[in-house]
Amino acid sequence: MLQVLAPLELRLTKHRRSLLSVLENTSRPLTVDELVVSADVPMSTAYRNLAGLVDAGIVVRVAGAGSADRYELAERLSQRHHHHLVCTGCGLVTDFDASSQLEKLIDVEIEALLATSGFEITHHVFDVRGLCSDCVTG
Amino acid sequence: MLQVLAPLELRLTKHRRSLLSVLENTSRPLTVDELVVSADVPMSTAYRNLAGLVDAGIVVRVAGAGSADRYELAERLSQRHHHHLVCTGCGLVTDFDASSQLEKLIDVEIEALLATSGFEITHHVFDVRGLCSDCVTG
DNA sequence: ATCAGTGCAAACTTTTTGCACCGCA
DNA sequence: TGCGGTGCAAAAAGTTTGCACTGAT
Repeated sequence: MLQVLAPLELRLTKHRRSLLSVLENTSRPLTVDELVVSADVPMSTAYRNLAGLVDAGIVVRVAGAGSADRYELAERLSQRHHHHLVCTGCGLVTDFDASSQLEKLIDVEIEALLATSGFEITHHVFDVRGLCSDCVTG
Repeated sequence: MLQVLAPLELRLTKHRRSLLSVLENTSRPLTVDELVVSADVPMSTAYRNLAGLVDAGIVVRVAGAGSADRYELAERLSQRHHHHLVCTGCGLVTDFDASSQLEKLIDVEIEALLATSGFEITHHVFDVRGLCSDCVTG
């Protein structure tokens, strides 16, 4: 992990190590609240570190279904392209994989957009929304 | 529009009319700030009306790329299924259409998820992210 | 006339920042 | 040892809510 941080002027501090460790060992995007508890890091430090890691492309900020945003490791580090199944009831986010056929078609679509939109496209988001089983029954 | 609101215990008030009118005449999701200015409605009223309209399925809340959430007419009212091209620099959101081939494949994918996830799926989000031309050059 | 809607201000939640001190490279 | 990181507390930013008043049905 140091080899990722060093070239970016980001020191490998205790807190940074802790945040990254928590993010590495989870299978879904976490809220700052969850991170603060799991990584045992003060709020302000968590926000500041996360902002730095996002700028560095190491962590991705996932816009929340509800109020609070969530964070997860960037795909180039987690080695795993995936998508999100978001519960619009409680904000729970779970990862899932799409078929390679769909991924290929999405790539084609993005190529077309690149040409027409004037945007410099960095990535795509394919999320599915609904109610998790708890929210359906509850 | 009244015929949409009446069955839902939502009165067609001046503000509601104004908000819906603004939403009908725009091609992208708007922030509450933008809505308050365009529709000339007080903040609290805007939030309360939007919450009601979202509950009623008339309006959709689009999780913000940055901080502020955005709102747009639900697709069953705008008559137009579409996707979002989001600028991660300034938060600008533009609508675009995907190929019908991609849409079909997405439907198949969602069918599969329905069966395996335990989620009650309501809709999908296929967003593309990047920097708009202003943010690239600026 | 009734009950949803309104508008202000105050409260809340989430995120950002100022400042003095600390510790990694 | 210098500069990035830290931690508290205060401030922004975005959203929600209490309450007394108004207006659509």
